[in-house]
Amino acid sequence: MPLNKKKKQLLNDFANQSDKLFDLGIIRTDSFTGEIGEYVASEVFKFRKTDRVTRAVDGIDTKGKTYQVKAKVIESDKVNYGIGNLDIESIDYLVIVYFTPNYETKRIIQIKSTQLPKGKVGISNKFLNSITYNSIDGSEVKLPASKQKEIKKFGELYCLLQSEEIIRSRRIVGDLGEYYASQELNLTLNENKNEKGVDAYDKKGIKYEIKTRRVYESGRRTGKSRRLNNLVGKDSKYLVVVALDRSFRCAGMWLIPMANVHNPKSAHLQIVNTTPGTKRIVKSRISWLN
DNA sequence: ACGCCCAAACAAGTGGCTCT
DNA sequence: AGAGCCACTTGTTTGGGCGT
Repeated sequence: MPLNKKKKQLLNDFANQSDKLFDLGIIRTDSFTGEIGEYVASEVFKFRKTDRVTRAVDGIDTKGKTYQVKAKVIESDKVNYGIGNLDIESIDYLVIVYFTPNYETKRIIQIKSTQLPKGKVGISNKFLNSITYNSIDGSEVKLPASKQKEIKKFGELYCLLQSEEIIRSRRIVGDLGEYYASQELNLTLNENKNEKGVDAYDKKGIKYEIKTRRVYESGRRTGKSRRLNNLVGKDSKYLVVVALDRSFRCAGMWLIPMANVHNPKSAHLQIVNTTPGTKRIVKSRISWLN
């Protein structure tokens, strides 16, 4: 069953709404949670966001204090959050923004970097009880009304994508690619989302790995070099590459024998043009991909 | 014995660097 | 331009440990 009209409309709305957040300067990439978290923190702590690629420091406030911001969507009140490789020497504060699934701010925690252990940081109630920190309830967070409204709308659309069963997790691109591939190739999606290297099976039990990229022009990316990383050691027989357009519609699909992929560690997306044995499943609407 | 906490593993993605 | 690395990010599941 292909996507019905309602679901297509929902994907359109989601694409439009994410572009709106982009135009408003709330997000700069498609890491929605992290970007919205940085935005909320920048309003709360009145800091200026650093450039997209700046290491460790996400914001600098008027007094020159530096912030690292983490954001997490939670359904319960659990604060648990493991953070590895935190560079506490480079920052004054660690800020964690907890969101509800529709991006209402639930709680914000601000910890002085001097309270943090070196290396890995495990945020938990136990840890928080052992230090002094600042906790802000979501109800105290005031954003400009216009932006608050658009974030809320975005969050509601995100939740609808899940409740309408268009996506199974909060990974939109990967989930949709698996969905399209299962439709086109008559595959059964792997229930076990954690099994390494296998996303789906066909009727004969042959294994497929599905990789998806959303390919379209926007200011979100600096280069057009796109990769399919970490295919090494995956024992699927076939690699399915799915391209999505801006509206998350399928804009190309290829079936590639995994054994023919030359650079499985870090393959360029263009392998769909050059790899021997590649079968085109859905005609590409992207000029540089065939 | 069970549930909660929590760390680790696994997954998916962007993009930088060097060499050819 | 592409191969082969790497660093760094967010997000989800799992299974061990521990207290009630």
